[in-house]
Amino acid sequence: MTKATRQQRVTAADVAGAAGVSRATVGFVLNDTPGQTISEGTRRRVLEAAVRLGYRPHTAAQALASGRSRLILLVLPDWPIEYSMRRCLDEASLALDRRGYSLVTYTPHAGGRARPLWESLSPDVVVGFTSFGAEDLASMRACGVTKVIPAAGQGSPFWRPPVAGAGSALQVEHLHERGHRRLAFGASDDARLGSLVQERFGAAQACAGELGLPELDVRRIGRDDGSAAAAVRHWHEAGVSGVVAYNDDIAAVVTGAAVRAGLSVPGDLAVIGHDDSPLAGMFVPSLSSVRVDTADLGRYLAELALQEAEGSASSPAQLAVEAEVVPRESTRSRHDG
Amino acid sequence: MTKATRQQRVTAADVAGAAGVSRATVGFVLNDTPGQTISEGTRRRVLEAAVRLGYRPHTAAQALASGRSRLILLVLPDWPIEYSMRRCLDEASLALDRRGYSLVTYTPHAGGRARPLWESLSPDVVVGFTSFGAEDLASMRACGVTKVIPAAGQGSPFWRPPVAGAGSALQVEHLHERGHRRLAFGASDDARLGSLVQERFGAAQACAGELGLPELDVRRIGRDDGSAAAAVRHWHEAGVSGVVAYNDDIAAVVTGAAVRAGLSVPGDLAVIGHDDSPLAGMFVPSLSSVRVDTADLGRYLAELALQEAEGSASSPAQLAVEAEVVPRESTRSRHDG
DNA sequence: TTAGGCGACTAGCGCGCGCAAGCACCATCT
DNA sequence: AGATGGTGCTTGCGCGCGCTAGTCGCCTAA
Repeated sequence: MTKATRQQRVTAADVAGAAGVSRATVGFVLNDTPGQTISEGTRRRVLEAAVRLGYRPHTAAQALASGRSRLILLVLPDWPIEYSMRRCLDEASLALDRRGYSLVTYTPHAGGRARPLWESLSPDVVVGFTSFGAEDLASMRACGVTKVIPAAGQGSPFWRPPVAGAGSALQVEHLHERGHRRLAFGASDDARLGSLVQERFGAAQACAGELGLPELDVRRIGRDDGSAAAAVRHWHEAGVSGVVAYNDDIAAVVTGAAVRAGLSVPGDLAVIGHDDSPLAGMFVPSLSSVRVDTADLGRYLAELALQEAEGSASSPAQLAVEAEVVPRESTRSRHDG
Repeated sequence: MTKATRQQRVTAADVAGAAGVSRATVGFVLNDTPGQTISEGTRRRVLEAAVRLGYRPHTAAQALASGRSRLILLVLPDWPIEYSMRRCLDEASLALDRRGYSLVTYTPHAGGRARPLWESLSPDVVVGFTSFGAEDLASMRACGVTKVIPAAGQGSPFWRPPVAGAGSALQVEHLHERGHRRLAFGASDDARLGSLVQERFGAAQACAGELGLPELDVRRIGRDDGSAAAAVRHWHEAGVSGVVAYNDDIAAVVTGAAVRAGLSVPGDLAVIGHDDSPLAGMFVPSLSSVRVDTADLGRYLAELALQEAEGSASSPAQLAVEAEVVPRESTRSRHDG
């Protein structure tokens, strides 16, 4: 039983043997190592042998030798953003893959005491949607992860304008176009969302200011605590006719409360959500919303991570977020189709 | 500049130096290597030094030397199951972590041509929620992944009873209790869900049979193609008074169509969903649903993966799925509170 | 003719760790 | 006294790969 038969894994040495060259040459060819000149004939023989044997470099060995795992760990928040982020993650994976990196997503559980994934993966870069706590940062440092986004003490790049606020201005404009002048903002009561809610509210407020509208009346809306009913009553009495919701969930809760209170949506109160989740189309009345093209965000994310990973001259990646209103029943005016 | 100062990473050699023992001893102590006897004093010195220096084993080196990455890759389908699976994943992570494994989740994109994650992670086991295609299996074999669940040619263990159908029987029972005799099943038109829909429908059908009810009238429901309106009309004419929906989304679409058709829910048509998603509570009328405790499923999953990883005698892990009806407005009867 | 340069490759070290083999030491048995 | 067997450790190989420091032959210029 020869060595080649006994072991199952095809190594670079096997390829070298098959191509009649040394192991180093195989490495040079497959990695296109700069500063190494390889004759066309040899290169072809090596590539052909690699394909024929089905050679796959052993990632652990590569990581050990090179000191880089070519892994990017994306830490997602523990609230469900999955749906709206799907495109974003796909796009980011693709962009990273083209540069030889893989994206791994990770959703730590608040109470869960499992070892964080960066300890078992040794990613080159850890990217967080939210800022990291001191404990997490210490844990990363301890296991050799030095490249972190956002860096210690910095805010997440995803919650800064225009990323976070792009769609909120559209919500306000949309209601303004439909003739609504007194607007309110339905915020989430989820503490974990603090900054994102703030960002969206800020953008909406700013837009209202530009349009010459009065300040938005903000209320925090919980899921089943009656806060929505109270807010709706309050708004109705205050003459508010249009509600900008932080997201589609809040829009649904507000709309539901209004309907239960005997108000007509959009007749007495128009409501617009954010993210264009499936819920928006299913609700009765269907909810107007804002669709954000998160593919851009994905590419931006990848660019950011790559800059960190390769330490390249940081041309501050530009991000153009495309967003558009998806009008539905909840903001329909009388003269609409 | 000493060596210890120059390099940032703390290695087992550093710990050995600090504890005054050889590197091998450090390994034996930290791994509790069976067949090695270490004196209590030495063991304490090593552990103390490891903690003091903040030693973390280099996972790539461990993987290379041991031939095992201690990584379990869970391949999720590309439809949004995130919400209902969150608990499941948490529980699975925890259970695996206790045994020294890490769970990585991966959602391949249908069109995306990024390198699959098993190639860059070399996981010990790949677990799929759905069966794998021949291409995927070949790719896994090529990069040394031999342990796959479900194995080639086998169906997923998650879509078999009682996992998949546990809640569906409860839906039928619930409607039966409320006096409904002619029931229908609202299936999803998403082809990717084929088997799961089948499983749930089968369980519902079986339960109906046991209760002496006629066969369920199945209709596929799309999201905005009018199929829901058609189904509702058809059901109403056929005298159906209760609808078992594949999940809460379908329940919402059916309920919405009924309301728009001027029917009263639950007066003219009672509807019950499945999964108890947030949507169920927000909808108007709120949707009765079935909450499944996916934590059990998570532990089962972990057990399955561990058996595969360690090749232990496979005592076929038992799975008890706990499910309960969450009654809401969409199935409320007159005499209910 | 010979030094020198260059293209095309190879030898081999080191990454950090698991683990087999070996070795010194001491207590017990013959 | 020497043989035996265990305890408690060390030496050192090998995992597969990246990459530095060469080697070797050939071609050109002095």
